[in-house]
Amino acid sequence: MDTDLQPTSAFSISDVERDTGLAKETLRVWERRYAFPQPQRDAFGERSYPAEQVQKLRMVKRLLDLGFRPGKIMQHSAVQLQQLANAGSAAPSTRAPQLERYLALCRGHQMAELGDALRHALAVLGLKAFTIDVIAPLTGMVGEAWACGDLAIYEEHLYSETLQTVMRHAIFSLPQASSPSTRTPRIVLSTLPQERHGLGLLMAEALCAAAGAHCMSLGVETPLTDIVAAARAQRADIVALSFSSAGKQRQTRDSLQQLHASLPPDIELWAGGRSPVLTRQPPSFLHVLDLRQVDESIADWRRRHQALALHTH
Amino acid sequence: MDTDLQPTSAFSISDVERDTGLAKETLRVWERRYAFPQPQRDAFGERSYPAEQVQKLRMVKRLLDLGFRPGKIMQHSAVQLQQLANAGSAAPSTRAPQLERYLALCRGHQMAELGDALRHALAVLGLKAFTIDVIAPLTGMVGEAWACGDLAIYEEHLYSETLQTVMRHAIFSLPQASSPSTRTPRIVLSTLPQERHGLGLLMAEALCAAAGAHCMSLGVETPLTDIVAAARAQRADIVALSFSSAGKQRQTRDSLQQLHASLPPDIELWAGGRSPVLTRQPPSFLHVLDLRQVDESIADWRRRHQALALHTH
DNA sequence: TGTTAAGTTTGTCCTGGACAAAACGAGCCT
DNA sequence: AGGCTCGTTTTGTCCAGGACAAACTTAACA
Repeated sequence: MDTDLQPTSAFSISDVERDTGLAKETLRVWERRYAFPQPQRDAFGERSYPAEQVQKLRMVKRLLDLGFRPGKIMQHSAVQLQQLANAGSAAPSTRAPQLERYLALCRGHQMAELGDALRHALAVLGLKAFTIDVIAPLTGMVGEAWACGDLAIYEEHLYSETLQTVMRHAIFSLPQASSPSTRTPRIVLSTLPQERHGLGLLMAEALCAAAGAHCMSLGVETPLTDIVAAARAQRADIVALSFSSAGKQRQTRDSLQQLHASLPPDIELWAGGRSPVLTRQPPSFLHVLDLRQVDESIADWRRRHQALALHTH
Repeated sequence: MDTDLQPTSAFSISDVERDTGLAKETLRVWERRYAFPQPQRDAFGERSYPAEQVQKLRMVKRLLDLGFRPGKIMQHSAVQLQQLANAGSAAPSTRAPQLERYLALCRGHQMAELGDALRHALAVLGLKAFTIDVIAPLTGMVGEAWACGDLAIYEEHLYSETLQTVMRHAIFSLPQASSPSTRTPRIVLSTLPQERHGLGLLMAEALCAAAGAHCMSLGVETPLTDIVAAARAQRADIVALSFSSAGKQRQTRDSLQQLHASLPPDIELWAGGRSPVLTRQPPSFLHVLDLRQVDESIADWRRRHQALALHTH
């Protein structure tokens, strides 16, 4: 009765750019080179992408982020792409059943229940283990499910909102042994201008704050000059950046180089997340961290700087 | 010694698109038509925008959102644009001194103090008055200060982060008289795909939640089909959308029309915020709300539906 | 005074060409 | 074999200039 008109609806090139993150120019040049996507034309000759093609584009994007190249995969069917994506990731059965339960709550839109379950896990595990063993893998699973079309965008949005509530609350209510101004090190967190994903940042903030550092998060997409300005104004000891899979390598490398050059030399540059730049050949000045190492790295920073402070005394 | 190279640094057209929100194609066509901006060319003939031009573009964007037209203002100098912008807004002296104090904390990067001050105000005023009389005008002032170049982007980011912590915490810890599943009405909140500002959404959520509604926020930029899917899956009574100043009118109107057509007829469509679409001639099916009216509108919804429930009994 | 019609402004789309950075792969040296 | 350099191919982004519909403004008219 109320079967909506959406399934057959078509998307403009702007819509597709927004929904997939692929630039208009890229979409056009792909069409020219690979004969995919092949949108229809509307009454006025403008591209009109059917929903299936948009879905396939999402999967292509996902595979590109995983390291595949356009020329190799563009011709494959949606099903084949699906298999490629699955081949790279662990089979559901091998994953923690607890995490599957959370994912099931997402699928069932039971966000209140999900929030409660997560808060329960947080209370049992503590913020550090909760972040590393629950939130990080769960967020990965949600992203994967979304890319496969297993999870609607709005379900991912709901997950993100629920998680933000839990995480921000946890960070805020951390017991603060000493006054905020004496906590060390002072860490400014953000993402580079290209990076819009904020959950990784939130995880990093949680771990840093749990380790007793003084965190100042700038949120996502802070221009380089502003990261530098913030680090200076806040007298930061460390600038920590979060990366998700995507992002042009060249620009990222340049940005890091420029940051390193612009920051006072005594401010360290830390980075975490999934980016080819971090794994391939990270610049020497960059401290690349796994979430698990945050704790230890902060302790190490304190050791180094305590020694220094004693020396100068 | 560490005077950085930024002040004289130049931005690529992609950088400018990201920083100003103006599409690459718009920037190029403006250059062609109005002789502004007039970027230099780098070694390889590509546009290279000096920082001053980017700043002026930000102010132009701001004025466009206020209803000015490109052809009229593009030729003015940055100073003249500044005056135009100031003319439209209240002079600082006429504004509440308390809000000025918060803004001063932003300028001084004293985010911990700002957070404490806001939490204090929240406790004194209650969530409703706090949102309407403090957060809404303060957020407007921060946006204005940013557009004028009075506030750095990172200072706005810090404000946004601090505010999110305060607001999400407040929303989460609202006393819940009845069980979540029996609270009414059920409201799905989001913004249209073009709209990336989330603070307005958070304010709306706060007011709805304070009025005892069951809020499910999808965050920003949810595709239309997903808003519809979410509203159905959540058995929502109301879909509430938040708008900030910007956004193409045409697309907004179309989106609203499409939403109205796709949603089951018993789900109401509410909208709030600053958008020409809402003030000019809102579609008949759209309930346009000021923040102050949220409370009353929800009460009204309850009256209408209580009557209905009695009837059907 | 209010409403319709003609004119102007403005954002977005199009095509097709170009090129540098990244990724790949062949050959060479240790 | 493993690590290195150096051509070759792939790929994303930029450019120019033309076109047009929607939004806005102004003029005409009841």
